[in-house]
Amino acid sequence: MSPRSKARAASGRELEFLARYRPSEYARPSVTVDLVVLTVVDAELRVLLVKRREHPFQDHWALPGGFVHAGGDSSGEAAEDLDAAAVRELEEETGLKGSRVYLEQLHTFGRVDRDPRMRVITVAYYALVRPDLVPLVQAGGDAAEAEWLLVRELDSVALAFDHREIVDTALQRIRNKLEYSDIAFSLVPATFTIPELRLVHEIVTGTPYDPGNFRRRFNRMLEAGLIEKAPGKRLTASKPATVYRFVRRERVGA
Amino acid sequence: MSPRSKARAASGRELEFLARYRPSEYARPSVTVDLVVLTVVDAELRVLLVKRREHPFQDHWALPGGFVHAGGDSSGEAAEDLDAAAVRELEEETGLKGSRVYLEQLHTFGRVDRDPRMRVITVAYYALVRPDLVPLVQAGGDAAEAEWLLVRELDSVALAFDHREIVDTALQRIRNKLEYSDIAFSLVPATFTIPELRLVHEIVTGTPYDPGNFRRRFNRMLEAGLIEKAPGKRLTASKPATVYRFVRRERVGA
DNA sequence: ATAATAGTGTCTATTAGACAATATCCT
DNA sequence: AGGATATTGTCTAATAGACACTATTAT
Repeated sequence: MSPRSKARAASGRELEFLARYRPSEYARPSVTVDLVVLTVVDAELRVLLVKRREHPFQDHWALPGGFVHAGGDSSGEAAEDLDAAAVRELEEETGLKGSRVYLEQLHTFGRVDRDPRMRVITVAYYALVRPDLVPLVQAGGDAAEAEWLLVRELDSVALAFDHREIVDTALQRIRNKLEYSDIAFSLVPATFTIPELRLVHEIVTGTPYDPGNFRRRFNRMLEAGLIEKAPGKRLTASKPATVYRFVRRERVGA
Repeated sequence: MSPRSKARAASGRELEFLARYRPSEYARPSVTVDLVVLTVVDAELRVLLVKRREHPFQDHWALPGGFVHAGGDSSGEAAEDLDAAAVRELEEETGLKGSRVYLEQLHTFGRVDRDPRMRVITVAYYALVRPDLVPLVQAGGDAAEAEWLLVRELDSVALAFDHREIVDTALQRIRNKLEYSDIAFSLVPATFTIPELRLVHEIVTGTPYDPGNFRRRFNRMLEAGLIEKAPGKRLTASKPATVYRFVRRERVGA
């Protein structure tokens, strides 16, 4: 990532210009952030959805999300960056601290008729939540009914707006990224075994992995120092696997 | 890509609701699209920039771009999708038909202070232009001065807003994507030789490629049917290379 | 002892990379 | 003929995948 360029100090003539400036005559669309919050619990890939109470799409499942605070309006909310808006919505709708999940901008969706009320452009993010944090999710929840639906069964559910398309885009992204990045560690508890990690891969991609070969791939990360052994054992019906711990965690932005 | 879900027909009660609906009290940010238009000419990676005539950042180089038409305003412009806005801006600022270049959404930038006038969120796209189309670029140009600057020399140029960050993000993306996709064919004329294609890779990534090994990689695509031999030869001081042609071209969206 | 799963080893095929050797074309 | 570059070939190392084998734990 390149460092963000700092805001410039305005010069004399420029300040003069800015004082006279009036916003354009173009109508401005509303801008929202929507979140595809994913987790793997009980060997199932799940996505967090909220039931809409109002039209349009009343009683449909929808992605959690909300307006980006643009600042300078009657709501009294300060302006916020997109990433900040995503983190705020995540915390408001799930109670999860942004620092505890993997959060990344996904894609921006702006089809003209995606919202029948008005022009809404949404910046979609996806979040990966470790299963051990899932029980905390109720807490901060909005009044709205929220539920982890099985991604596998999404075909039989009508999602609001273009949210199905957004979910599909997120799935593509994580399935792809699973193979060359370390996002899998964001879908597993703080400590984990290799078979557990393998299971996450299998569930997300929907294909089985050879245990031996998977282990070898994993070992290369171990040697690279991304992972270290951790104390503890699993309760199991047979030989328990070694427990590991990922060294770094968390992230925001792209 | 998943097919876009069609707009739903609204039901009776929903229509009633929509009729009563009033947009939210939140201030709406302006939304723009900005384009990172790249090409390779004379063995140099270049980006198309326009010189700003007005404050802020007067006389600075900036990415071509403009407002997304949201519809329903006094400008009389119809609402348009994001991709459509990108294509329109491309055509307005360069004269290039969207169907003739590779165009893909890059990332959305929304730092609060990225524009000192007001809150502006920009959806950035990048475009790859074949060198044989570059001479056509003047044509549709705006009044603004436009120029292909060398990416290599961008450090000595102060770009407007956060446009440097956007360019850097685009460069990262294409350097990465060059290795596993076929975007290189969008930076080369309709017919090309393997050494020409190799040169594009070398210029974009900044590293030399072994001719023999590169050829082998290329041959796999040939066998996959992505490429076919084409008639014609190059004028050269030594043995001329075989000329090929890419089978498909163009694209819009992500 | 046995079942079950963790963990190791082996073999093959594919691919990237370094580098040498040959072929073909221009002047 | 000579120079230059295209094109082919060879060798090595790294990696993925299929699959057999051994080790360790719970019951």
